[in-house]
Order: sequence, then C-alpha cells, then structure tokens
Amino acid sequence: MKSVNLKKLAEELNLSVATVSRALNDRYDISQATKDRVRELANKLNYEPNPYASSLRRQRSKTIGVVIPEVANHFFSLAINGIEEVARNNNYHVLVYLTHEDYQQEASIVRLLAGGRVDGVLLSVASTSHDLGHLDMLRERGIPMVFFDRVYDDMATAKVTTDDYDSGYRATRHLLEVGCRSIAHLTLSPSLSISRRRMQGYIDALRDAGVPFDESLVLQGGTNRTQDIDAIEQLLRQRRIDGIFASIESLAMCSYEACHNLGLRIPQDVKVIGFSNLEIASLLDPPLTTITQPAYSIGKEAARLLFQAITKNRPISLGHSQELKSELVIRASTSLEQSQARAAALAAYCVRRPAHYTENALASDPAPLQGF
Amino acid sequence: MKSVNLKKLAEELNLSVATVSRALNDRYDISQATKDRVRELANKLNYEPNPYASSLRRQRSKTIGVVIPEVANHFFSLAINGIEEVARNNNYHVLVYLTHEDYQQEASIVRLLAGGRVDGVLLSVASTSHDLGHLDMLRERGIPMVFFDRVYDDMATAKVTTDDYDSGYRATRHLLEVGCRSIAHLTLSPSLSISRRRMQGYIDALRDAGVPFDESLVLQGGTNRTQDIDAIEQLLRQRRIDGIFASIESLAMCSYEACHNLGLRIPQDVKVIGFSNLEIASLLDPPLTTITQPAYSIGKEAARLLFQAITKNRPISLGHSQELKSELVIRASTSLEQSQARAAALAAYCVRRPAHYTENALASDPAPLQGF
DNA sequence: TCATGTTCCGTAAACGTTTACGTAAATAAA
DNA sequence: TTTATTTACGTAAACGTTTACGGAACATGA
Repeated sequence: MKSVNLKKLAEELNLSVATVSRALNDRYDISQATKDRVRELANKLNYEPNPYASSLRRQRSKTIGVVIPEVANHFFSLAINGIEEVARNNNYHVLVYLTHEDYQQEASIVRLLAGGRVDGVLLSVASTSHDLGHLDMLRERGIPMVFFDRVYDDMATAKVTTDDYDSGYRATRHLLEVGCRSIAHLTLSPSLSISRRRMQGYIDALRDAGVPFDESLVLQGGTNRTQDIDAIEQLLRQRRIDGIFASIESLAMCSYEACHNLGLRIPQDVKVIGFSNLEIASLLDPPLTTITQPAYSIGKEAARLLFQAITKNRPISLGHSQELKSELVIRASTSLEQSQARAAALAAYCVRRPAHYTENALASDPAPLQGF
Repeated sequence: MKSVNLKKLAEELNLSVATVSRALNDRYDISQATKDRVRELANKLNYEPNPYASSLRRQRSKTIGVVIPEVANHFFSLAINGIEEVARNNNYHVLVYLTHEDYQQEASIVRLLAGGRVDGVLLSVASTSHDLGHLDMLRERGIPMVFFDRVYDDMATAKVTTDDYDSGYRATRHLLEVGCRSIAHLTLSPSLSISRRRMQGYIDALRDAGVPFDESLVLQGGTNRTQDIDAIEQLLRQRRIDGIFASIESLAMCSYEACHNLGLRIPQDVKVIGFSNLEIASLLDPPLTTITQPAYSIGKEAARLLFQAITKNRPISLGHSQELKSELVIRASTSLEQSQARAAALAAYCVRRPAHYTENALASDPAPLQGF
C-alpha cells in the first residue's frame, strides 16, 4: 500500500537521499558501484519517482495539454494519435480536454492549464469562441502554445493548419466543373478561422466561374444533428440546389440524410462534397467525394513544434507556422451522370477549363468555362 | 512571466501564507472579512494554485489515467467523451494513453501511472496482452482501477462491459434467420475477453440452429487494414460463405471492401453484420446491420464507478461491475432479398423460430428451425 | 612535508502547498 | 475580578524531489 520513495531506498542502502537521487539520475559525481547498488534496489522494489514532487522541484511538469472541441470526430481522433505519439517519444504525458465547442469551457480550461499544470498547450479553438483574452494568461506565464487546424489569426504564436482557402476553392470549383450552379455551403460558425477561409474559397471559386454568390445558400450548422438535418431539408425544399459543399464531416453526413429523406438522389439531383477524414467515405452510398486533411500529420507537426519550444526553451513565434495540404478525393457523390442529358451537357462545358490542378487530370481539351 | 503564489499574496496582504491558503480553501477558522480580502486579490492577480505542490502535499493528484488501445476508433472516442465529462464534473483531469494494442506499451504505461501520477485508472486492455502481472503494481499501491469493455476476467476489480455473449449469439442467430448457413466470424485476438465471449455466442447460436461449427471460418485480424482485406478476400474465395459476423468495426469495413473487390453483392451474395458505433452505418452501401454498444454510457459508468472508489476511498470490488446492453440494429446488409427464390425459401424456415428476442418482431408463425 | 586536486558523498535548502499545533486577543461564564 | 471558551491568525513541519554547497578521504605533485 505504501509507496517506496527515496528515503526508503536511502535507509536500506545506508546512503543519503541526495546520493540516491543523483545515482538514479546518473550524475557524474556518483561512483559506478553506488549507482549499480541503487538501481538494483530501485528495480527490485519497483521504485517510481513521485512525479509531483519532481515537477514541483524542477518547475517542469512533463505534461502537455490538448484542448479540442470534441473527440468523437475523426479529425481530432487522428490528431490526438499523432500528438500522443510525439509526446510519448519525448517522455511526456498528455492531458485531454474537450470544450464541446463552448467558449466558456475553453476559457476555464485554459485558466486551469495556465496554473502550471502543463509545460505547453495544443489548442483547436471552439466554434463559439469570439476573442482570445483567455489566452493571455498563457503568454503571461510563459507557457508555449501551438494552434492546430482552428486558429486565432491575430495571435502571435505558431499554427499548424491546412490550405483551407485552396481546399474551399477546389471543392467549389469541382462542383462547378461537374455542372452545379446552385451550390449550398454548409459551415460552422463564421467566427472560426477555417470556416472563413473555406467560405472565401467557395466565394472566389463562384466568382471566378461567373456564378453569383447567394448568401441565402450559406447555412450555419454543426451543433445538433437532427437540427442540422432539418435545416438542410428546409434549404433543399426552398431552393433548387444542385450541389452541397459541407465544411465539416458531420454536415456532409447530415446532407446525405436530408437528401434521403426528401427522395433526392446523390449525385443525380444533388452532388455532395465534404471535408472528412473517414476512411470509409468510399463505402458510403454513394461514395463521398471528400477533402481529406492530413489529421495525423497535423497532430504530429503541432506537437513537434511545441516540443521544440519546450525543450529548447525558445519562445515560439508565428514564423514556425506550417500549412499542410489537404487532398481532394473524387468519388461518386459528385460524379457526372452520363445518363443525364443535362449533366452531360454541363460536362462538356466543365472539362474545358484549364487543368492546373491534379484533380483535373480527367480534363481533355481545355477551353474557357462560360457561365451556365 | 513569474507566476503568483501564496507567498506573494501573503506579503501583499500582510498575512501569513497559512492564512491565505485557508482563506482560499474556505476554512472555518478564517474571518469572512479576511476571506474576502484574500479572494479579491487572488482574483485580481489571476492566482491559480500550483497543482503539483497541492498534489504533493495532499497525496492526491486530481487526475485519472485512461489507457486504451487506440483513439481513432469510434467506440473509444465516445467512451472518452463520457469519461471526460464525468471527470470534469468532479474537477478531475484526464491523462490519455494509447497502447496501440501492444502489451509492452500497456505495461510501461501502467508502471508510470502506478508511480502516483493518477488517483485512478480506466483501462481497456490491448489485444496482445496475455497476462495481468503489470497490473499488480496498481493494486499494491492502492490505486483503484476499473476495466471497461475489454477486461481481464480473473482480476478482482470492477468492470463495465456489454452483453458480449448475447450480442454474439443474437448477431449470429440473425444471420441464421436470414438464411446464412456458412457464416464467417472475424475476430481480434482470442485472448481478449470480448472476442472470446462474442465467439462463444457465435458458436452456441450455430449449435442451437444445428449448424456445425467450422473453425476454418474463424478469421483473426484487426492489425493491418490491407492485410485484413486480403485475408478476408482469400477466405471468401476459398469457401462458399454467405454470412460474415465481424467482431469489430474495422473488420466489417474490410469485409465491405473485400466483397467489393471480389464482385460479391451485399446482401444478395454475402450478408454482413458487425459491431460498430458509427452513426453513419445507415449511410453505407448497403446500410450495415450493427451491434451498437452504448459507448458513451460505458465511459460514463466506468468513470462514475472509479470516482466512487476515489472519493469514498472505498476499495472497488468485482461486485460493482456493470453489464450494459448492446443493441442490434437491422439494416440492409442482412436483409432478405425477396427477388431471390433461395433466400425466400430460407426465410420461410427462419421466421418460424421462437421469437423471444425483440429483433424477432417480424416473426409470424413460430416453428422449429431445421438444419438447412 | 605541504599544497593541490579529484572522487564521492552528506547537509540542508528549496519548490508551493496544506495542516497540526500553538497562542494572543476577544468574549463569555463564573 | 478570574477563568474558560471562542475567534482568528501565525509557526513550523510535512509531502518527495532536486541541487547548491561543503567536506572527508584519498591521490598527486612539488
């Protein structure tokens, strides 16, 4: 029941506590013979140093905090995987906190962490977070932080993100290329960095194709599943929509449900593309065209940056930020239906666009795209 | 940069450190006026108590450890969700560790935790773990532990599991009822509690239906995705298989891939049922019949039990174990194909079985099932 | 011989809290 | 008044490490 500590080892070996400590830490001023004796007994008694005493004395917790909106989301699961791996390789421990997309919770968690519980923080901001005042404490206390995926633009620290603007642009352009002209955009809170960038890509792609941007085709969701489905159904009933671009995984899934409920066929009636990290996107009915983020790498990279700051004791700056590339994986949910004359006609237009993106490999004879 | 501590507060207020500490902890022997003064300054200076000093002194870390095989698995994600919620409600912190299904890692993680880093442990054992020697340290140190989902049977501590035997039985019987007679069983390591129970349910269901158990129809997988797919394809080529019962989610997905690769139709050629916690099982092609575990509740319940042990300081016993019920959700991947004469004939047999399970609601005129 | 250096270990303070114990002042009881 | 009790706070030890400092023992060089 009682745990073995340095004092016990010291008594047993007729040594001082200090000597035992130094022996275990392999200090130069302890003889090899003593080190061997100490280690042998430590192993025999299953000695484990008390982490809290050690942290208190060394002013170093060997722990990092990971703050994410939710874990039941493949992106964050994969990211945690990468983070945990890097942490363990550095003999660090990982505290996980969920904000449930709530600013208040995010703030109170950060406040806890700023109390010295962790040596560094990895954060992906909640969708309802509107300002970054709660992060000042971390800076004041000198606790390094790295954002991943969802960031605050005006915070001077490293961020690991993906090419969200490009991804939004490419996703939208892909829908345009397969004939969509009335494209709904499903997004999270517009206060979110990723939402803004993806939406800007969407808007610019529309503009470049000469399709007017219609604000009423932008739907904000992501909180409640059934609520999201309802809202999408309503949008699909009100407007003649032939394409959906979902900014997060769950909204793509809700789109499937909504289309199913309304008897709309994918991709014949509505084409769907969504951000998603599900490996089983290809097993859906129909297989979902996705923007897939390198979630695991994002986690690893963010953790790597954080550990550089922690171990080198060098302040982390904006300059260390990284932007990784997402991948557009085209599947049946946005495929052209040969059987449909209209779609075919559209295809004729679409494949004529210049093909400087890889996903345009199917394009044959480039020519300018005209408005529809 | 420098953090504010009790000493600083005490100096500022002309009080002793002890008084400040007691004021903040709302002790009875401090005047209300002093408490107010102390709290005001603490708030003003954003004082946060040093958790490591506190843990060291109180011999209580306010932290629990969660050890799971992986996080990129919907079951564990949901469980963590439940765990984190309960932990936060109790003002506890959650350390997450991944074993990657590796016994060595599990052992070294547990050894770390036994060093006093946590007040309690929630563990779901790795598939390659063969003995529980590494868990002795937790018992010796008096650190309570609760197993969830994957347990060691011969360890005298609380476990939160699901009705794996029943689930295996019901899944298999369902396949039998829709006409399958050559049912493959895809499983993880047989050393795993859940695997053994689900398999026993499978075996007993076969026996009760008069279908001989064929060991060569049992396939062990779960490590590597492409490897799993290959193995399943091989099995499907070698044997005439009309049903697949996957003991874990990933193996059901691999079965879909394998069938797809071989041009086998689900459910016409092969019917598939799998354990899974994906909400989007209904969006697969075809929608997957699942055994769905109450993952979130399992996490919550396990955490609840653990906190009872921690707060009440009462040793946790086998008697506190809980078994929750999984749900069989029938979807198209196991549906009878009316268009197929053979299937229809089978159906005639199958629906005659006694209907004491809810999922048998469709049964009309009960009669004994004969071997096929 | 003494001075100097090296090797190896002990003493004690420190990290920031919590808490057992003591005590002065104020109040109540006698 | 004296004595007992309560109130409100301070003193100091403790939690288990780490580490600055010092010093004994021994070896080395002159």
